[in-house]
Amino acid sequence: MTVEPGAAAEPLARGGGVALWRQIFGEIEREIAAGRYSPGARLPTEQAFTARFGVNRHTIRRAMEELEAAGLVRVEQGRGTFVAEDVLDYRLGTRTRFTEVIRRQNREPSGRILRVAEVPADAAVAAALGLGRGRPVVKADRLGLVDGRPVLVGSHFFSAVRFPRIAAELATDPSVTRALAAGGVPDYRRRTTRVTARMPTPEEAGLLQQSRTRPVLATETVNTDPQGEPVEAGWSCYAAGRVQIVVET
Amino acid sequence: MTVEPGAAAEPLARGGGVALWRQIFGEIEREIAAGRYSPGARLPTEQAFTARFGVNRHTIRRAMEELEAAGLVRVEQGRGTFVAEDVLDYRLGTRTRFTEVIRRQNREPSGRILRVAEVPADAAVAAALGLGRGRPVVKADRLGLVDGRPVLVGSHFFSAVRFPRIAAELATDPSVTRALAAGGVPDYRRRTTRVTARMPTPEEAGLLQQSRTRPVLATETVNTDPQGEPVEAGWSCYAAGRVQIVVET
DNA sequence: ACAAATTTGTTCGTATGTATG
DNA sequence: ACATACATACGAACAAATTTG
Repeated sequence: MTVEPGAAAEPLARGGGVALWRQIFGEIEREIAAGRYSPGARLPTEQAFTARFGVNRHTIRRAMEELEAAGLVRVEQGRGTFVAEDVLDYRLGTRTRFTEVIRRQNREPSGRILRVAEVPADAAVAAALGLGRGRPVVKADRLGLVDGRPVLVGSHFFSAVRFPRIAAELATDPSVTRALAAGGVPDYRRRTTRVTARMPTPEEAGLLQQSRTRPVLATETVNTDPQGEPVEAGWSCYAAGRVQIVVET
Repeated sequence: MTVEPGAAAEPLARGGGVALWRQIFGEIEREIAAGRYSPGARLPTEQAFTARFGVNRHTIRRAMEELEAAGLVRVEQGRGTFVAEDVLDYRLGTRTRFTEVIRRQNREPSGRILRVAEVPADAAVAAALGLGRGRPVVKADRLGLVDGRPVLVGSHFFSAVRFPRIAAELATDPSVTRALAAGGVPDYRRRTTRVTARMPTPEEAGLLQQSRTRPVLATETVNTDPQGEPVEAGWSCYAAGRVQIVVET
């Protein structure tokens, strides 16, 4: 497909002292600010912009480069260019609760329990909770959402002996905080958080609604009661493009 | 290719009360402990083990499954099975220095400066250092190694005005701590650390000696002098399989 | 498992206008 | 007037990643 010079192209001030790519940069910047393209949405292709503005692809790419440097868009080879989403800061502290962390950013948290089951503790769970291997624990798989979009999925483990009714609690209310309160632990503290990166399982990618080729932030956490006794251990993963873990020291 | 039952296979106690996969598990576990396969090395294929022990591939897989659950090996679909490397805990605190963090784990840290250059600050660097955009900053690309293996690669930024000689310092000594000390900042504190996950660039993968299909932990850090003034901002990435960021709260 | 189509990334080359000395 | 450097702009071809059939 060829485009006649200037045919149906938007008016750009050629030779007016302002470089073409700067004008295009400003135009797209304004459109994003105006909400014409919403966060996470795919922008038109470079090809399409080339036709729209009647310029060479290099010129479009120069503008895109600057838009990316300014943090307004994210360019992915083979996929397209996307309007940057505001990344959520997941701030870690001694009182780290999903709901509170999200609310503090003026976003709306929600959760959904996917599955609750009583299982024997494997080596890792046993070590984290300070139990013997094979002791009964309650495993709760949970999806965490922010403004309706999934951002984290993971499994929480609790001693089935200390919290005999927690499976039933969680089945009716996805809040870990309230489930622990009902089990006699009105307050708890985050003891450790270990963070690493890995590729998601197909199931995780599906639940997080993200590509299987994009990595996730994987965490291992331990929460204790005020006496320092572990009450919950969790293995979660976060959609890396939508969340950033922040540590202030 | 088929293998005669028992042909040239190692002696396993069949019908002796110990499941075959447990014997194989133990055998491989001992070999790893004995150092026959070094950390990070690829194990023989399941096919090869099948021939060696004269059992069905399912039996080998059962043993591998358990070895993975025990954290001794890491199975990667399509690539093979690898001896797990001891993951390094990168513990974050107010005084977080690469050298000290590593030494505390009884490992040997070292570093190498890849490139030092004076460049104008882009939006992100300017914001992190509290400078105007376009102000001159010194960018130092550095590789961090533990026991001779690369674990992190990243760029450090310093105000070229406040630290006029830091480029020369870093060119002769890769220690950021000593370079800042020479610039009149004998002590500094970690203010924030932001962590996310992404795929490495080809260059990063090469420097970290890891596959381009495995993700990295990407961090953005800001260090300040005792007065709270930012003195260094850095963007680093860690080989996710070899490092784990640990936050104790 | 493979092939085709789509989209961004890279690298050539060419030409023009502007600022500088 | 001339040489040089630099940013801008265009064109073509190919590489690499992703998606789809």
